[in-house]
Amino acid sequence: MITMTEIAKLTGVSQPTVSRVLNGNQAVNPEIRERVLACAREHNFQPNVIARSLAGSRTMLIGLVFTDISNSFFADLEKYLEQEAKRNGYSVILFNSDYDWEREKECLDVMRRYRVDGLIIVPVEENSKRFREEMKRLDMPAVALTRRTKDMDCVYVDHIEAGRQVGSHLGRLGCEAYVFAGTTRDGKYEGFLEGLKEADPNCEASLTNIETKNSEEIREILKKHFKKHTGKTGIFAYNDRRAIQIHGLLKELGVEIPQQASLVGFDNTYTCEFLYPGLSSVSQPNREMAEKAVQRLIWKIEHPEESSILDEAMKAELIIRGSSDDACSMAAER
Amino acid sequence: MITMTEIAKLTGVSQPTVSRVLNGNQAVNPEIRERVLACAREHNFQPNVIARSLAGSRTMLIGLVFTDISNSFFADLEKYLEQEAKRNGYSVILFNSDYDWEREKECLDVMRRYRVDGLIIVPVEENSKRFREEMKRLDMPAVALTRRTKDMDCVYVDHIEAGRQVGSHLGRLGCEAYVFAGTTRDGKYEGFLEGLKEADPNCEASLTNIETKNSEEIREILKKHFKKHTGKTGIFAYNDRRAIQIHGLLKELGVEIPQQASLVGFDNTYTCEFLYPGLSSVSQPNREMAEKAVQRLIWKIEHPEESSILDEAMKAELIIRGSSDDACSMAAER
DNA sequence: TTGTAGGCGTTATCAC
DNA sequence: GTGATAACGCCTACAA
Repeated sequence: MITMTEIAKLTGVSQPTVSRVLNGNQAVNPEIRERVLACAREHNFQPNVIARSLAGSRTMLIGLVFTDISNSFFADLEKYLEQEAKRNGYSVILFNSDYDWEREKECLDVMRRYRVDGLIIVPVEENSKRFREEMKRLDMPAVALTRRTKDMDCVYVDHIEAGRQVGSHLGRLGCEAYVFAGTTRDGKYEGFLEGLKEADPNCEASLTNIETKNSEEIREILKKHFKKHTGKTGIFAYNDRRAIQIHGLLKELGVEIPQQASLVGFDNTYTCEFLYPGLSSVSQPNREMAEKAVQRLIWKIEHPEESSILDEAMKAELIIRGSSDDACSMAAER
Repeated sequence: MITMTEIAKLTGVSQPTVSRVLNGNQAVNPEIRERVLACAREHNFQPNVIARSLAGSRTMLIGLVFTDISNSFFADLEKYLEQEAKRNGYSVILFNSDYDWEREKECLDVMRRYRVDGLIIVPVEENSKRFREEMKRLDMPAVALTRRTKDMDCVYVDHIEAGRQVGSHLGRLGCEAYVFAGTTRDGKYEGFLEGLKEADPNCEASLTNIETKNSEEIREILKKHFKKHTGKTGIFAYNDRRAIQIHGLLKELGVEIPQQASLVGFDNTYTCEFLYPGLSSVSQPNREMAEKAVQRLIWKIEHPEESSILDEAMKAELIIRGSSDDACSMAAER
């Protein structure tokens, strides 16, 4: 691969002059300019960003640490992150922590080694002391994505608000019981409960939680549940994956959706509209989140004096489909 | 971030000595060794791989060019690629071409700029002349993933063989008609046809192709189809996404799966087992493909003299679930 | 066993 | 306008 020095020799000028031409910084004699450009084109010159990074102080690299990119929600985010980074001249280097704190720490070390200019991370444990300390030690611009953090910039959707929307939606459907599938330590649950209470004050007694991911176990729980409850049950799953799983199990058990069970998921993945009845789900503004995160990060990179902390809570939107809407599913029946 | 030179000053030795200690290459005086290591630990020294790359000739970077990482099949692959790369001390830098040749070319240029040691790519157009020329110009170790290429290493699943499995499976079900949903220019179709013919010699007359991705259009086609055909129809969709879409549409139209329509997808994504009835699908050995690709690439990186061309056709496996198996779905009914 | 010297391909800061 | 020259942080001889 040809270097500036080589181009300099070929065109009979000095290497810094080649640099000036290729970077278009300062004025250069038009003739020389043309000669150099021609030579560069001819040999498909590509600046060595490694050398440039060493000399200058920026690598134009943004580190990305995901918990698990094979989750399509994150994969979708990655795409937008990369797009927005590229639009600003940055490239991304990617790692998966696999929901493992030790691995996440390793990832951060590798980031340091590559001297990335900044970091976008989906933290494994966003509020632990050790994570905060690690970020402080990191000492580079960083944005937490998808999670709310205290001492660092973060861009996320407001899970409480989103959960509330689902709660108030299901609460108004006239259910006799409710099920939440997922971890109750999430804001989704908190908000869900709030929304539910507003719409249906004495809901809490009839609210069941399903923690397990295991199909057999979920099937058993649902089976028992629908033996006991003959009226409508409102079900909120903490992500689409779980919701789809439950969708299938309900079908298998012969439970009518949405008449007997009204189901809502989270993430609004493409499968939602392909299921029958369509799966209601909470849609997160992925593109906007990604763009906001990258823009904020780049701002911090380019303005090291900026010390404010961003806490950007974006609003999710509940998309109602047949799985939780009688009118909707009846329309589809026709 | 502390450098070797700084550690050298702090410990009163020369920088190369620090390098020797930290890289564990040569024998160093144990006392010095300890002093240096202690200092490095204390300051959380992280070697500047940028500088190392400039000095040595390797960047320990593997470039990844995907068509679209938001496709969960690729996202899954990425995860394994990154894992295997990390296991060998490499990191990955990731780009999406978005199925656009021009963008793919841009990605390759960025790769050059970063002087990545090698490249794993899902080519947009693996057999075009311009792609081959581009790869030749690239002049670095590269492996095509998921696609069969002629002049460069490739690791992929044999689509023809996979399609044949599906064809022979559906062909033996005693269908009166068949549908293929997807592009017929794929080996999947070719193999499907072969397998079908073997099992059901006069199938071709009753084989319909659905090219469109549009739900409304597919619904209309299916509606008409099942008005005409009352016996069983075998449907093969070229990926799970399309299969799931059809699954939902069949449900909506009240077509019984698998009695009236036996459905098979491709990729065996997690949704397959969550649907009801479970979706039969072709499972690709993602982890093995990823590992093979990375291992081959690293071999080429470390053995530049190696000039052979790898053509690794891996075998896919048809996973039969309720959507195409009466026994299976009847068992589930119970 | 350890230190010195040169170089990797840039950028940045000087003089000229 | 242009060309020396010194970084950047590390590695690899080579010399002591």
